[in-house]
Amino acid sequence: MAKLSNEWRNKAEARCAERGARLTPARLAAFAELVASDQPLSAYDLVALLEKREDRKIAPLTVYRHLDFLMSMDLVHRLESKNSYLPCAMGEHTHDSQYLVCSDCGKVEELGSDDISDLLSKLASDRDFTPTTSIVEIMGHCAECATRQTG
Amino acid sequence: MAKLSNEWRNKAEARCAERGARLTPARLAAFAELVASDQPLSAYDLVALLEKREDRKIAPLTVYRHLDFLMSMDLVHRLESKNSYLPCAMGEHTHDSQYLVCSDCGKVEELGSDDISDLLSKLASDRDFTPTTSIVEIMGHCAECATRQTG
DNA sequence: AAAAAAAGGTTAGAATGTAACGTAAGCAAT
DNA sequence: ATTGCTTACGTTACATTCTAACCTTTTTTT
Repeated sequence: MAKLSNEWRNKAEARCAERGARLTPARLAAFAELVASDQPLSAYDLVALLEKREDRKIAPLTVYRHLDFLMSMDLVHRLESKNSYLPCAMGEHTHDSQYLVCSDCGKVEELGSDDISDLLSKLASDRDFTPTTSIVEIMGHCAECATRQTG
Repeated sequence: MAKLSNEWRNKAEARCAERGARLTPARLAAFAELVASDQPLSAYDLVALLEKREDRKIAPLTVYRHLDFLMSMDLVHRLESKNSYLPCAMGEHTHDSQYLVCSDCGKVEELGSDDISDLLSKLASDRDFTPTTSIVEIMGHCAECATRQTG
């Protein structure tokens, strides 16, 4: 399995324990791979990494199920604009999926802004809408890439 | 071509004219089909509708190009969470893609909130991030579906 | 009319995601 | 421990979504 710090492992185990869900070795391995990557991974990226790591064939569906599980635990978010997946970088409490996505280098930064969440909740309830989940993705240029271009 | 009110037609023509882009019959037909639908359409839904309407085969790529064009004109938005497309319901000025999406009936409502846009811009610039576009999608239950379930 | 640019058509294939069904592993209550 | 239930995993095949490469047609510009 990919190297996984105790911090990440504890977070995953605690989250699953408190929800009475089973963090199986296969699920943990998928999570570890996502944590080890410095970029969001597509489902098929993850298949390839796991196959290489475990030296055996793994069906995409298997990985999709692990991803679905990890997302249901709010341990992993799906980046809709890139069809890819990444571990949730925020602390203990769960939260909405909110990201800055650099169109140049692909780097992703999580926001975790309660201001956004609160505003979205308010706007939804203004329209008699009961929100369950939400996604916020801001595309653009990160500081490094913007600097590199303008000189 | 699907029925298209003068209001929608004028909006499309004006937007393209002010940007020096060509609103060809095929592009307008795709737009009309999206406007005529009461639901977001997948690209292949749109292919099927256009094929039926025009009684000929249309390649998916053709439709994707029309969609890309219409999105570049900010006449159509892509609903990332559903891999589907819908006409922008807002007025003259362009704006970010912000939607309430009912998980039960699939109905979609556009927000067009400047408060959200302003907040996202602020949070981005706080992190030295230069935004170009953004998407906000709130999943949940619309008033009708929530009422139906709770009685 | 000739050249350049934009749009559209055709074929094929890549990337992403799911259905259907069976097997194996963990858990509960005798 | 054994039976029965639920959950997780595996396998095959397929469905959906999107794009590359290349060429033809149409439109615009000169």
